Amino acid sequence: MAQNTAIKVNETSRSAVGRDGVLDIAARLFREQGYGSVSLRKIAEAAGIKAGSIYYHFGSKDEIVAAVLDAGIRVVHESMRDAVTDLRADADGETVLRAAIRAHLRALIDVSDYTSANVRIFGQVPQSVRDANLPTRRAYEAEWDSLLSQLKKDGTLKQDVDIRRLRLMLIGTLNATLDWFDPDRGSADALSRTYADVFLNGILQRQDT
Amino acid sequence: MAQNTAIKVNETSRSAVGRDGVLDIAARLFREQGYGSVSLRKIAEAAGIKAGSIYYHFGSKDEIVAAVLDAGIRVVHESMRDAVTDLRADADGETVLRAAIRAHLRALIDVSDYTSANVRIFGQVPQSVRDANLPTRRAYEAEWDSLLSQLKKDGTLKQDVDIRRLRLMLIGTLNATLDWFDPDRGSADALSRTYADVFLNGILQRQDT
DNA sequence: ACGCCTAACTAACGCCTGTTAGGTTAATAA
DNA sequence: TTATTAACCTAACAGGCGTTAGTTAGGCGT
Repeated sequence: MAQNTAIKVNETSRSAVGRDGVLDIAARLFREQGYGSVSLRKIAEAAGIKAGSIYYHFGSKDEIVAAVLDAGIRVVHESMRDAVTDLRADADGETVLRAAIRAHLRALIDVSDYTSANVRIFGQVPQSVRDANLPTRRAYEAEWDSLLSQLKKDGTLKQDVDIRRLRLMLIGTLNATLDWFDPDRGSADALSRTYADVFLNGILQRQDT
Repeated sequence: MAQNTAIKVNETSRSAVGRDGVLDIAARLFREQGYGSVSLRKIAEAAGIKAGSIYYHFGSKDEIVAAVLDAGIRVVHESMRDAVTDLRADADGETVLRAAIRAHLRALIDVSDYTSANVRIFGQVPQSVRDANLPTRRAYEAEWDSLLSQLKKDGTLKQDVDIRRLRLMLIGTLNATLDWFDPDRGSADALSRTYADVFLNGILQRQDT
């Protein structure tokens, strides 16, 4: 979804997929099939090159998957931050939280193979690769904690919520969507609205109305 | 956690781990390390036998993992059903839902390597193994749908909730706990209370009190 | 004492994996 | 025209995988 359209040749050879092309394909395969069943030969075949050629662009399989994981977090992080900062300055707390939820879910479902691949395979990759991805993750988590703390301070949220727990619960819920979501049965935006409704107001029928 | 204590020999030979022993160890390793990095040789070594010997008890690796997956759902299903039926007959809807949530989380965290292994590796196993596990899962899902429908009918829940979506969101949230939960930082029961509070009442500060 | 059965063992098989070294092509720069 | 270089290919490697076949050891019922 990134090449094939416009000015084909201006870099070097005629049909070079290049480092970014390999990475795009790796991310897609990881998202679709998980980590364990995607070999370098599968990636190479999907990219139209031979397995050994991948080592021109990357030093190891770990390096590929680490690059995919990092890009996945960066995309959703930017997406979420932009969604919040794009709001009018006088937007209320509820609106801010809804925007953040929607942005995360969009990145996961509609936008990025990198983000969905990250969520899907993070628990399957070697420990060293997970560790390498941690700083990027922590930065994104800090963004959420900062947002939630703000909402707590300004009185939007209940005063007894544990920020860390709430963040883990929120992101956990959003990410779990990947296990069952079917684009044919609904949109990411509609789902994000449901999520926000439940998180903000709960599912209990209320007496007072 | 099942042998090693009492009357050692009463079946056949001296140190037989047996089919159940192999299964217990497989479940534990799958929970700890995921599917891809647990080989038959690893399972065998942990069980104190040789890889080939596993084929006395199982016809294939798929058969092992399928048995683990099925047992995982059965355990959490029974756990959840029992928790609900053990309540007093006049328990209100909120109490019922809280009990179900607690039971699911307990099975996941405190009780069963089988259940946690299921959640952890389901997305990593071959399609055929996933398919074999589906009927068992559907039965558990139906139990939840039945419970939630009841709560909706009796007015405990809002009338506009989509049962299927709510169930997917709930179980997704609970299962996602496995990715980050640390028993040293809190108990499953305390966490289940937080979950129930958020799902039932939401996190928004309310004006009316 | 006998043979049976359970539960293991040994040794090997073909396959797939990540990885490496060295060779080839084609476009660009001098 | 020649040299350079980016991007790929070919062929092979050692190691791990699931799986199989044949064998062995010990407790049990008869």
